[in-house]
Amino acid sequence: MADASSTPIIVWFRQDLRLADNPALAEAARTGRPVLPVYVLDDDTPGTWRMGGAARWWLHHSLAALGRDLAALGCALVLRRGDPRAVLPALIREAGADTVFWNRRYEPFAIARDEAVKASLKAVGFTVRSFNAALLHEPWTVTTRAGGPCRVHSAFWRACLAKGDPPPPLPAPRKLLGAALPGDTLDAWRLLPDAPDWAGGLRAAWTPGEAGARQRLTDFLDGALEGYAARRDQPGLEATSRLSPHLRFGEVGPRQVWHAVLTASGVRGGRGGAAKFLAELGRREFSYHLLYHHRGLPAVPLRPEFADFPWREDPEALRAWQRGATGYPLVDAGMRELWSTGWMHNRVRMIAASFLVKHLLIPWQTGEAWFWDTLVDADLASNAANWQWIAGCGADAAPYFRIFNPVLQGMKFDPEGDYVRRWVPELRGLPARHVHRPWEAPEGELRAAGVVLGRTYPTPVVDHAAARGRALAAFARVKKGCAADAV
DNA sequence: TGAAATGTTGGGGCG
DNA sequence: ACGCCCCAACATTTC
Repeated sequence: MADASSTPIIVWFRQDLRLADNPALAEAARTGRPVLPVYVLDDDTPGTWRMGGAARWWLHHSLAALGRDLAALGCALVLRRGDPRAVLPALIREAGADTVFWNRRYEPFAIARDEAVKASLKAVGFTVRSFNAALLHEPWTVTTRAGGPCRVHSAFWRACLAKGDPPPPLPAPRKLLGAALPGDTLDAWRLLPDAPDWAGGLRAAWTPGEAGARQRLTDFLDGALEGYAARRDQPGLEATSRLSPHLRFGEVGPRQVWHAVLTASGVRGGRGGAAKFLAELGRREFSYHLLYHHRGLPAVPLRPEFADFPWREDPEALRAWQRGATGYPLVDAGMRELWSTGWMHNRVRMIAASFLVKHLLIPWQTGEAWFWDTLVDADLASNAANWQWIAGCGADAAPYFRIFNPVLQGMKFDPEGDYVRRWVPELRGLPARHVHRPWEAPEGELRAAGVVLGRTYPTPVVDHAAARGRALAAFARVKKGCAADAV
């Protein structure tokens, strides 16, 4: 065997596309041995959640940024394609390596795959180590008093807070010893859309990569953090962090965010906006906790009584929802923001999701699939947990009778209609009091605004009161079935 | 991280 | 001046 000090270490990048606070990379750098960073794209292995279109766009740019950042340290990122169970052993042989480091993932399919990789490599004498880069507290470290997994967000987050601060973030390595190996080019992966190129809105809205993430975090801490608690629910303002896609790809880690927020807010545990914002990190953590403990989360209702819920099939209504043409301005604004930028304000996500599931009675998994394909922050855990929550079949789900009224929500959280006007320009001329319910606007107001309902903007696909009644009846059946089971 | 229906109260118009 | 009624405004309950 060659001199151990010159044997390269493979660092397998996955959802941790950053140099700072990257424990696997930091540990590899610490050894002083050559580092071979690699990213493996696996689109075809059954059971793997193939990234959606918007996420692929992000991945392209994030990998490009990571490649540049690594190159600046003297290290070339190697791109390979295929099932990691085959790709990694091959890489090890080619590189003459004997060690692989990575940061852990928590999706059931990824855990199974990583365990298989680890077992096969260890069986032939290689060293494999994994680290935590993605979570404040890994799912198995947080339990109820009885020692089981948590089912309620508030109890989960209390337990997390009781554990104290996560460790401070690690600095980025200052230099790396490179080890070269041939690989694919990023362009060959064709992650970017062409024919048509629908990514214009994404390019305008985002800067993928670690530097972009750092900038976004700094801007948020200097600006919106202070008023976060009071303003975050208003989609017409830039009052949220918009860090979700950066967190999704690991361009910034939750430990970095945590400590940066504490420093910026100057108070331990954070006051006002800070505590509220950190609690949102807590929702992300809880989603991973749920996915880890319930492997069926992305597809199967956590509450078994939902197995025979009377969902409807309604391709026409689904299309209207997807395209932002339901006739409910707030829902349509959200769906168009999603289509255009790959992101939607969280308050509007709840309202749009509730509309699909409760007003239209279309299965939550259908909405989950659409979000998976269109969100740049599409995350298996958060997406699944939040859809189950809104559908009422999740762990500590919203009760079935909680049905958002898109008009009231609009008047409450978008009182001037700024958000609706931005994304539904055909309603721009309507005054605030009717912009969330154009079908109730007087004739003259519509004419002055150039709105012809059914022509320039759709009439509502369903009547709110009728849809609400239908949903309550459908969900009451589930409740009855549950009671019958209990007897 | 709701909304709607129902109940209660208190001020003011009015006989 | 008194009591009755109406109906906001707010509180509570129900879905």
